[in-house]
Amino acid sequence: MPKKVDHQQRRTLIADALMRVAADQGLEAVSLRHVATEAGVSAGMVQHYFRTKDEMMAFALSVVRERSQIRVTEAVARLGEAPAPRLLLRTIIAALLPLDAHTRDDGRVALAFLAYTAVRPTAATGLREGTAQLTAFIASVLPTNDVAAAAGLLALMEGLGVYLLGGQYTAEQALDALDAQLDLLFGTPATA
Amino acid sequence: MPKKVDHQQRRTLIADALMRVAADQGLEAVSLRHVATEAGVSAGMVQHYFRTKDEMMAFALSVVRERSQIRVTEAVARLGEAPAPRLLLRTIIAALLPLDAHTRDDGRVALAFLAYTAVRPTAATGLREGTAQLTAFIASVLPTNDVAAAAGLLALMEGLGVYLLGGQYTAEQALDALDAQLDLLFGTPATA
DNA sequence: GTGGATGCAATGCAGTCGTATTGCAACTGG
DNA sequence: CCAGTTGCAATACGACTGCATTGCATCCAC
Repeated sequence: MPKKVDHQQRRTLIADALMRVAADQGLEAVSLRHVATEAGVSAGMVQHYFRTKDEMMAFALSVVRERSQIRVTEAVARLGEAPAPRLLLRTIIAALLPLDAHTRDDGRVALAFLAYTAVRPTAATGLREGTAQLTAFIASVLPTNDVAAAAGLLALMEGLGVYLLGGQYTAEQALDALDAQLDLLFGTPATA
Repeated sequence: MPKKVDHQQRRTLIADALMRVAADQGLEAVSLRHVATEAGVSAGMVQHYFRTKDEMMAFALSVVRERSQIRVTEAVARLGEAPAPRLLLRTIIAALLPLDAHTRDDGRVALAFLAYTAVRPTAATGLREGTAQLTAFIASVLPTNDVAAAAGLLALMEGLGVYLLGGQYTAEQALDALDAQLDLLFGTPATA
């Protein structure tokens, strides 16, 4: 088994470049050569690690999902043990929203992939799972345990994300809307 | 002034073809020739009515916005005069959601344009206006007149749309979430 | 009629795309 | 030390892209 290179590392290196390109030029600007240039490697190497473009896209998509997963986990961990449900939800959702310039890039990529998968249903199964899990978790934390309310909160988050990216809402407006929603769900005007 | 052809009609004919292509193959599949074939016209004609591809895209985007505007207006008109606020909101939002196969196509195009404009901020000003107007209107109808709550409801709608398109929510789930939200906003469990 | 504007089709061009192929350097197990 | 696997670069290919150009009907104003 000759040559020792970390395949996973190379692949994420390329995926990172892909995300950078997608973040400021859109997914349709993602091409093998473009990504390769952005990554500072040869186009041949990209081909070496991803036999097809779709394979590369799928991997990048999985990285996006993984990253947001990690963001949530870290944000929750920062809360310490047994946080109040309302604060917990607010933290999770705020962690997933594209509120600053850095997370906006990730958000743009995620949005691009959303449109991408809307046309390629097979590639969306992962996203579906993630949403379902999150819905169930949110429902378990809500005082009412209401699944429909949980689905609504999640949808509100997604919509806030979209509007933040589109420039329709400012970060402040989005957080206000989120807090107003939590007020509704928890009944308490501003306990958190 | 020779030759009398309805420019506007030709342009919408082409825009319709564009939307059909975008709806089932994604925006990145939209090319001059592709759209021309779908429209059953020559590529040269497309060029004749849109000097550049971006111009064509911008026009199609305006058509999308116009269509949804019309859908809302019609749905509201069907309610008769002075409808109950809750029913009014439900009707408007339901009219904007991609609930059936037909409106799903429009929704896919809209989503694609969302990602498209996220990278071309200048093309998004129209969308911003529309959102702002809708927010103000919703706030004026809500019992609390709360702008943040209105923004939240709008975001919830957008998120429901996204999840409907992604297959994460069924039409029933989306409507349940919407009704649950209206329950929260209007205090009444199921008066509508 | 006829000059001129217009509607539209056809073709050409330079560039980019994804991918298959080829070649070579580097390294490692025996 | 060397066969063989692997990492990677380079190139070629056909398809496609947006756009510019050209040419030719068609129609209106005069």
